[in-house]
Amino acid sequence: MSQTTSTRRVTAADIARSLGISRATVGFVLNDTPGQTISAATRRRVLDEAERLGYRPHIAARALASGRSRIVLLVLPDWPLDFNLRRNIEEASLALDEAGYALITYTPHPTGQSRPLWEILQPDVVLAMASWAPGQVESIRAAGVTRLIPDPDAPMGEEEYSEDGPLLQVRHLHEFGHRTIAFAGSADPRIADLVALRRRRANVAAAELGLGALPTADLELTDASASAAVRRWREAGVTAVAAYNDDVAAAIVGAAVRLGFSVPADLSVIGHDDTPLASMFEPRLSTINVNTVGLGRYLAALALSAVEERPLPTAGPELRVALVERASTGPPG
Amino acid sequence: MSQTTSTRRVTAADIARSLGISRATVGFVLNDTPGQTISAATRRRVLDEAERLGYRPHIAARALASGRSRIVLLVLPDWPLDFNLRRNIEEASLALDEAGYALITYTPHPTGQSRPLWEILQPDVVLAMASWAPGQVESIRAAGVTRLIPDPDAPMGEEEYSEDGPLLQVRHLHEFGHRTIAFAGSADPRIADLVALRRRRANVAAAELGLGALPTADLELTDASASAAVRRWREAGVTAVAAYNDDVAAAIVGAAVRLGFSVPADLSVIGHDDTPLASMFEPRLSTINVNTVGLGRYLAALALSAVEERPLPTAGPELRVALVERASTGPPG
DNA sequence: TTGGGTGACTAGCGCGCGCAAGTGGCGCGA
DNA sequence: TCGCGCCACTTGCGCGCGCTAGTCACCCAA
Repeated sequence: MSQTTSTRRVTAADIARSLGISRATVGFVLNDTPGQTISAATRRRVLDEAERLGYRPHIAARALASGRSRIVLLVLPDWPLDFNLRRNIEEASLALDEAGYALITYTPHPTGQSRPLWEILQPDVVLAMASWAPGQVESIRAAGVTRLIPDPDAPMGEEEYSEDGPLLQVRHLHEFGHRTIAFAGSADPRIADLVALRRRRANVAAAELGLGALPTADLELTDASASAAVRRWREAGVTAVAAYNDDVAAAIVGAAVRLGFSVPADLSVIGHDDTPLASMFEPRLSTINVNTVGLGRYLAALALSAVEERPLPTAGPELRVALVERASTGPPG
Repeated sequence: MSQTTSTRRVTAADIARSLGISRATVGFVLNDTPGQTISAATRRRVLDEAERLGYRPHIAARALASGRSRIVLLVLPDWPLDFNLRRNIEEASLALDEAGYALITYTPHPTGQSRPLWEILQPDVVLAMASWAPGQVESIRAAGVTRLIPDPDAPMGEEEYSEDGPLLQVRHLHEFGHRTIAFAGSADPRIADLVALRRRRANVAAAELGLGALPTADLELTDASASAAVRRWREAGVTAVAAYNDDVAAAIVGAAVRLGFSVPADLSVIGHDDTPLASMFEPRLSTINVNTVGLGRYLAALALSAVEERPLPTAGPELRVALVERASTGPPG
């Protein structure tokens, strides 16, 4: 319990001095340096003394000497993280920690002028959840980071996580007998990429089912914007809407109800993400649940394989997507 | 990709060599070191050459040399961040960046065994949004961080951010004529503290208005849990509910509607946080908007005052709270 | 006895940078 | 003419650590 020093931190040199051995030996013990033979007795003494003095390696010094920061930066998208995802990030963090790496999450803001974290932390790896935003790859590489996941040079990295939600949405509505289905995106520029991707996937499903290109609108999350879209779609004979996410779906449902339409009889609406809140309101929103079980460990394994000699993780991410059928979708009429 | 040599980073020494001057001069220019006089011509040449070579300071080396990491760690609570808050964190990040500091946000997970980020990053300051969790202060100090905000040694830090939302909720319901008002908390253990605080504040308002202690329930976010609470409250003559947040409020509204009650005629419900989604569904949720304008800059100023010789920021956080009256509250009957 | 091999260490450099202390030249007042 | 102060730099140390290149004692085969 003796709080030896309140000013100077304990260094490896302190351990060496106190034990009367050289700094190198201490380093070898503490790092389990391969190719070095240290007697069991000395090893024990070093470990015990480190414990006794409360030694903590100075990561800045370590980073400087080794050239590796042992930091893994996870770039998060700008939208709210769902519950599962958060749990899985935690798992990734744990797995990496066991390997001596720290996981730091970061949400770049396009509006912010501040220097991105990859410039400051000089992480060994930068991970992204989905694909890279334009310009990001260049910025990260300019900061000296060579390991990016997913690999931006790999052909068609886009389908890394395959975004099958929109497929399920459209098929679900089609099974109910809907033939004129609209896709509702978000006008939020920050998520334009993902909106576009989901729209594309929805159109893939539409084509498979013999429907034409889906009518589309990018909504603001306001009643006015949603009302306008609903009115327009109804006039065009649309009976069902696949929404980019639950927020957009909620806007449409609310607007439809306030316009006097019945959901789902007049208009079926299906969301995406399975937000808790969306399951509570009346009508309870049909949606797509994204099961992220295992994603965390998978991410960690990916990062480690990039930075050490570990093999690539065998299984793909368990990013299974499932339909959650509730009350906001049904047959037309 | 075999550019082992070409990958070497540009250092201050490279600039010096290329310009035929000493490394110290380069450092003085790049850091605007006070007390050093550098001719305008040299300054320009250094700056230009740094730009030309694409020089980026190696923060690990800087941290090692200066003894300061120039990292500010913001400890975030475990609950989802609302939109405004996120924007303000971004603002704080910007303000700190201008002063040469990096803001890193971190959510410690009680379950996680991984080493907390303050041990790894050795930040100059650790900020918390609310109060410190038990054990956190010791852990942070053990990691060698001396500057904590809010100061854990200051008496009664609890009312740092004064939580006036519940007051507005109860007063609003009271004005409509409600006299038997319930408080709906959340059973989520991670937010037990904040739930308790808001309940306490709601009861303060109730007492002021001459109401007795509010009936209370801590809900799971499930229909069963919400239905049970609504049924119980209705039997007890409750006509209005102040909810911990919009999620809980949504659960109650949904359950009430499905039980055949009319909102707000049979049961008024008011949420807290002004979640976008809550304003979309029908009935549109009355709620409390937390205006965090200025919070970000305030946090940044706090951090800077702790770490440099700047004076403490003058104004308190502009954590103004406002009633958002929509369709889920009204007179009883 | 010699020589090579090996186990158990030590000496010390270099990572990139901040910064204290020093150095030389030049203008200026006495 | 000398001396002094000031400007515009340079020299060089040290931050804590990883790691290469030794050193040295000891053992065993020849």
